[in-house]
Amino acid sequence: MSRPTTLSARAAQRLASGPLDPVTLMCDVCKVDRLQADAAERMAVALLSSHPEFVRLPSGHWALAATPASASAVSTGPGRDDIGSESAPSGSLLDVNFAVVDVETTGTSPIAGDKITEIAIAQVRGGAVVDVYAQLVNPQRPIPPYITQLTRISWEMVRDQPTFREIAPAVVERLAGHVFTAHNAAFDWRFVGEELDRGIGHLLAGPKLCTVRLARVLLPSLPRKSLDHVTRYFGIEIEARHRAEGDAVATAQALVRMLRIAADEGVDSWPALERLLSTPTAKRRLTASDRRRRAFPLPASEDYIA
DNA sequence: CGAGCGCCTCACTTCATTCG
DNA sequence: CGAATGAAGTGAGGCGCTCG
Repeated sequence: MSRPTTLSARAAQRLASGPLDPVTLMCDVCKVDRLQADAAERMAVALLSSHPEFVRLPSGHWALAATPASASAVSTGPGRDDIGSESAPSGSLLDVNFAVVDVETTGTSPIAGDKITEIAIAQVRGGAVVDVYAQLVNPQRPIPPYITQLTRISWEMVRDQPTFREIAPAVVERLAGHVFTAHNAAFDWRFVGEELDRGIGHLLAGPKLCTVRLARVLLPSLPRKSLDHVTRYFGIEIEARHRAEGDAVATAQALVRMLRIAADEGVDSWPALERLLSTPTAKRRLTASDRRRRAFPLPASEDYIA
């Protein structure tokens, strides 16, 4: 039996015999004698929460997921509520609820203190945009001039607007039961997740869809996958570029078009879409082993007699 | 048994791309 | 411009096989 060589594989092996508390688990995984509880908690979340094979139990212990679907309801914070879709969507893609999110911010790093200045959520269902929510947000900090130049959002515009904490319930309501979708989803996810956690103690959870990744798989001929290029490819006009509502609606329309392309290729359910997105993109180049195999190919298996 | 070789996996690095 | 992320390249090391 081979030894697991990655930290997550080591965690999986340890959890095979049953659930463990974060301190015990992370001490074993990291091969250290002791860890502070909060440090172990953060390490476990960082290491395991993105892997569907792990779940965090209400008791705070970590365990192996019974099924892949159950992992999407994983709770990643102690004693806090999760939002987002409660489980992996099933059935036809037409029945899946997508919440296409776009945020404008004061910078690029929520950890460094950058905040949301505007958020828009376009809800998509049945191949159509069914609702759009847009709200300017008081970031409670100055907006750098180059950001105002880019987004045309000034301090005067947001000064009298609600803070994110005040609009958080409305955001939660619109994200619940939906697949969090965005162009370069990790960016918007980070900001919304950080603001919800900081504001009302909610942790963002559930399925997530990145339309950049979708474009990489479905539109390999497109030289760049920026929102400008993708929307231009589909002939979608962005009413107000670099404003949350304009970008969210345009992204939602691009999503609908890409879902149709996916459907034409036989991708008609959320699990099928996840499988499609897990396949290597066309741009993937050959590994060293691949190159060697190409240089000295084996005969096709049908023709090869040992 | 040990050297040599080829194959494979994994960790790390580099680069491209996205966002504001 | 900077931050973050993912894809791809690279090299080290493990493993199994063959042969002397």
